[in-house]
Amino acid sequence: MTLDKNYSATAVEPQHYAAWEQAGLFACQTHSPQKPFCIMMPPPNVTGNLHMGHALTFTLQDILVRFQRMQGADALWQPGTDHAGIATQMVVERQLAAQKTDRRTLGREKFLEKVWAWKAESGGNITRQLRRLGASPDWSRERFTMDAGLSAAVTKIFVQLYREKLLYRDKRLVNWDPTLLTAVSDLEVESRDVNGFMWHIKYPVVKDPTQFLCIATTRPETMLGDGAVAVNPNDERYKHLIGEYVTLPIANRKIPVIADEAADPEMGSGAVKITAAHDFNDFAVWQRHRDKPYFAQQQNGGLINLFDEHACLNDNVPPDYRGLDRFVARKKIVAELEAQGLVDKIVPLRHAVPHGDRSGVVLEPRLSDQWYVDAAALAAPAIRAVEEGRTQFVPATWTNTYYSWLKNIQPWCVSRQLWWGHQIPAWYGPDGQVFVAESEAEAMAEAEKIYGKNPTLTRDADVLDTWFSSALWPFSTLGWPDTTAHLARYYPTDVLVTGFDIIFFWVARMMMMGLHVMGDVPFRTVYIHGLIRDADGQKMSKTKGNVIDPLSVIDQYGCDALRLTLAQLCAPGRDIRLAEKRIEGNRNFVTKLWNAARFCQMNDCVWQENFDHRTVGLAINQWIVGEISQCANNVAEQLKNYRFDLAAQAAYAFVWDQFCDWYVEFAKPVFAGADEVAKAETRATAAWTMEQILRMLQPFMPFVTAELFKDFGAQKFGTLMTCAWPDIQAPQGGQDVGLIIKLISAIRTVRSELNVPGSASIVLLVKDATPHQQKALHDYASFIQRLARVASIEFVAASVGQSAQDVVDGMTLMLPLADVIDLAAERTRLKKEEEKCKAEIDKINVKLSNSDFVAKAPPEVIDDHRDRLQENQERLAKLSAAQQLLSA
RNA sequence: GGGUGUAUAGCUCAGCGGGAGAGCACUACCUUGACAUGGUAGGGGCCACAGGUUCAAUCCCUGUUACACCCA
Repeated sequence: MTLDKNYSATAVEPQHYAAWEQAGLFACQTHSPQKPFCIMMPPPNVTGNLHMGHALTFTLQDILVRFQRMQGADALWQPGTDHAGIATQMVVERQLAAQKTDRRTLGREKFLEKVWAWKAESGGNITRQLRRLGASPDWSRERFTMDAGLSAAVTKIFVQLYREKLLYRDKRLVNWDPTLLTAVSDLEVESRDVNGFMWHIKYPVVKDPTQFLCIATTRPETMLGDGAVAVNPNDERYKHLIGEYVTLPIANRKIPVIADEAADPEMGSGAVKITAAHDFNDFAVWQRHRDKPYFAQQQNGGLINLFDEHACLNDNVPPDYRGLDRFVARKKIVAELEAQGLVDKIVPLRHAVPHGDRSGVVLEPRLSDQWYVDAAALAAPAIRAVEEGRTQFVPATWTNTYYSWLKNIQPWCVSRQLWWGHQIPAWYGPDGQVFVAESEAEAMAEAEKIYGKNPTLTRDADVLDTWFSSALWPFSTLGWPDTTAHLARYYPTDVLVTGFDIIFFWVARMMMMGLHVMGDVPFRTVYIHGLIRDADGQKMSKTKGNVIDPLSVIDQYGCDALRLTLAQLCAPGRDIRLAEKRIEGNRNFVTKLWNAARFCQMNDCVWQENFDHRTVGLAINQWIVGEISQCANNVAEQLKNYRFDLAAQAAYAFVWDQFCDWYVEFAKPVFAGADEVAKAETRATAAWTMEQILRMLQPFMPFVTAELFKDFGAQKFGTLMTCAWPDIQAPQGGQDVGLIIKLISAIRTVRSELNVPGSASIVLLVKDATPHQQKALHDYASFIQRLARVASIEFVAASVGQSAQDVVDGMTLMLPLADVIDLAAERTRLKKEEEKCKAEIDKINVKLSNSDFVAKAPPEVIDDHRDRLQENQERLAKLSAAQQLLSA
């Protein structure tokens, strides 16, 4: 049955995908003798939906995996999803809010049931959507970060790190999200520039209240928690006040003036209030001075917490302020200070303010007990591994980003005041002593040594940062802590594909954990791709309304068009501007390929049992075999270098510009001719080439290639996915096809520029052809006649008048067009050609007449220039002769 | 403030120490038995700017400008 005129992606794609999955083609072959190849899929949020960024990253991974399979590797693409603590909990809490309830009313257990229910309901979405993308991971090995096995790994490593003193509980300032009511890590803080003010506030000096020390702050509401005012020890303006006291307005407390380098004389007034419980810098100052008497005698040693968990003022402030929201309090404070005449000035200021990346609210530094990982200790081996090249970044420029973060790393706060996640395996005795253990029973055993029989233990209510569990992903998914065959075979994995936005969050942490727990890097290569943007370079976001939904693109243009587009645009170190036009263009490419196949099919090009591409005799067949051979090697090479753009481009260009534009056109006269031997060989070659094309395109466009493979290889090779990558030994011959293509193009140009109607069949006269060229023109006469619409070809010794002329490889081509020729147009055309030629000659002459060039340039470069000069001079002579003839 | 990257055709981008490329857009012509989601031909570029290295610079180096991103 002949193919339809157009390919119907929507009808075809689901069938193939189901067939692949059912046949188990995605599964790794752990016990095969093949070389293993492993990619860890960055686990998407279990309740998430596929967006264009996913489409990009998973397409690239799928291309690599499919390519590696064809290269004979046993590929494991390990899939799974992430429980995404905060994000998922927020979704469920919103649902509860809609039902006029909340998690605290429900209780932890009931709430977690709700979250699991939501996971069950929506959790399949993302993996279903990945299937629509054609992704081919080993679904039988799908994992979820909260699976029993992975959870056990989390617990085990938590305990291990604790015992190694690489994980500890500490009271420090954390970034507190007052709406989500949890601590977040430094990485989850997004600093945003906002318009604010610098308030300059006068604190009266105690020993002389007519004098004031003026401090500057962007957060006046925190002044109620001041424990001191710091000035720079070298600041002449304030030296006399060091050691004195000022009165804290409103609170009416005496606080000391201290000297500390942290006070920058250039910033604000040069005097800075020290609010140790509410500012990271101030906390550091406090730590330096905490033992001094002037702090010790302060309220709570100078460490005064003002806020409750919602960032409303607590009982440590004057009664009027208690319970107020921080921003309400700010206004009230400023108003009261103004009333007292203590505001020196208010300067508008644009400054960076920390916001929660999930909630978007202003975060508050908050003093609390949290669990920390000693990231600095784990970072050292992670830095070394990259320095020693055991893991390489592609493009290499990301190495610096990785280093810069790891070398300045702070303790990693891993506890979250959430319910959804891995609950921290720590239990507290009646006196608060902590027991970290893999189970309650173990903790109890420990506790009994201290308290005697059956003490009351309370488990830590907090859960771990989601990234703690994702950091273990490369080995926890392979079965760790058990010593599995998978772990032995696939760890370290080969390549991690991800975006740069996640180098800190995930890549670096996987490196730290992998090296510490497994003793080796988690991956040999980290390939970093760009971000997807819209056609104008804007980040895609729901609020901007410029998102392109990959699924609707797939519906509209087919999955293959989307995948090819993403690959084509994926140049190293660059973000991707995705325009729908581009996808449309690649849909057209799919149609083109489809119709090339249709042409083959209509001309009975089917696979031949005895066909041997190495021994084809016809020049066009030798030529196309050589071309596809070169192209397939090139595509493979580019893919090995992660040049998805060049690989896709090369394959695209071959199919369209070589196979469709020339080979198919060459085949037409053969099929129309009477030479049955040539016909048979060309049919077989066309069918074989189609099959090679399908193999080469399979990683990029798995669906349309699979569909076409039904007609071009399935009978012999079964499934395209499991075929080998084209490894083609090219036959000798076919070199003259290049000359013929040039010749045909030249004739077409002349015809077009002189407005010779397509219907006009003309005679081609050729002068100065070498014997070899004559033979080639003779051999290829049928192609030239058909493709250039030439009635006949004659070799002549002298030029003829009334003809359009051009020069190709030293031959003068003449088209006697006495009846149709536009002499003026031809004169203009020749003139233009002549000018181009002259310009070229001039350029080359400038170089060749430079004695330094001749003396110092490599001989082959000089020869090349001389050859080009001669060619152009000959061409110029012939073009000039043609013009004279025309004027004669 | 520190860092990284980018600047090539109208647009989006490759490229490279020695002849400026692709896709899209544009212009003209063409329904020729694979494909109009197509064919043929064509126009269009001080390769951001200023220096330097070199026989030779779009490419390497330095600086400037503009833009983007990351960190503080």
